[in-house]
Amino acid sequence: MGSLADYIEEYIKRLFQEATRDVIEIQRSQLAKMFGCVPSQINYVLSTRFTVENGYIVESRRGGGGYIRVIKINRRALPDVSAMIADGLGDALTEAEADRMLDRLQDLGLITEGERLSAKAVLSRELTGIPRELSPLVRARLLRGILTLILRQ
Amino acid sequence: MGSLADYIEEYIKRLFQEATRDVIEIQRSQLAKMFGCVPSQINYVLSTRFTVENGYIVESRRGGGGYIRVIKINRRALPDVSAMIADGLGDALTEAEADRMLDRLQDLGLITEGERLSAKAVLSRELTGIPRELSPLVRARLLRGILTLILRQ
DNA sequence: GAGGTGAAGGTCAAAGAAGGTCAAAATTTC
DNA sequence: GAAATTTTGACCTTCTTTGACCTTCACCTC
Repeated sequence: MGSLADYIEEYIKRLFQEATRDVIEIQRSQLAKMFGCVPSQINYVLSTRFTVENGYIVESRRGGGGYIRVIKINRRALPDVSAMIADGLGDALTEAEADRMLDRLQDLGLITEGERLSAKAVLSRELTGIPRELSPLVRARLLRGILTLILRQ
Repeated sequence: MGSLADYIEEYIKRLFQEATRDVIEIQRSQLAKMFGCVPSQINYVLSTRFTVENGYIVESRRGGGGYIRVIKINRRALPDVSAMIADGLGDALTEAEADRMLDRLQDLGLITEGERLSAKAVLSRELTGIPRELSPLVRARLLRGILTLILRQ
């Protein structure tokens, strides 16, 4: 603990404590000036500390009146099981593997039959036209995205 | 939120709230004076915020007694639009395009803020580690999949 | 009714104001 | 001392603001 990035992180987190909602807004250049660093340092902090994995979403707008908005997302609902599945799902999947995974989730009662079929439909639709060698990669991403959406509730 | 354009947008939207019909009329030069800006600023706001995509139509007439009329498009017609959007979403998307699309869908009331944020979270998470040149492609597929799931209900 | 006049609104491009990206350099950690 | 993390800076993209110049329209005069 002690790097500039750490201090900036702390500062932003303090802003959340003072805020009434789980949203804060900053101005990159102003914050940079405040910490006496280059603006891109702020991006560094945001991209290493305020990631989705850490429970944050960052939005921004350029131009006059631009801003950076950091949103804290509430993930209390994400059961460990689903997180495990989503994490352990890997970076590439064959169609058969995807099917097996969906079947297993349905067996476990984590998704309904309708959800399983929707997932399959989306997978098949969004994979058409994707080069063969990329399919497993895109399939894995898609499936993980689908599961995240279904299991989040 | 903070640019002049944002305030003018807000003002116009407030006019709609106060109006009994989904039509309001303004005078460009008078509005410009009210906000202390050049008249063309009003055109800028209209052409960036009150587009057909965002659910508005703008009509105007020049000359003496001229006016600008902004019409809010009826929402009942929108369910098909959502399918259209999902279909017409194309094969490649930049992050900004994806964001804009999600914003628009939220504005139209087709997705909730929570859904929009989930979608963003999924997109951001599933795109990490994807080679740069593939991102737009994978992003388009992911977003279409996500929207299909969200909108089918 | 032709033509002028002033009162709208329209267009477009340049200047200004943010924020983004990427890779090299510096520093810290192991 | 190698690997990981942090810091910096050069260069890029996007959005906003402004101003000069253009077009259209109602109305008036002859």
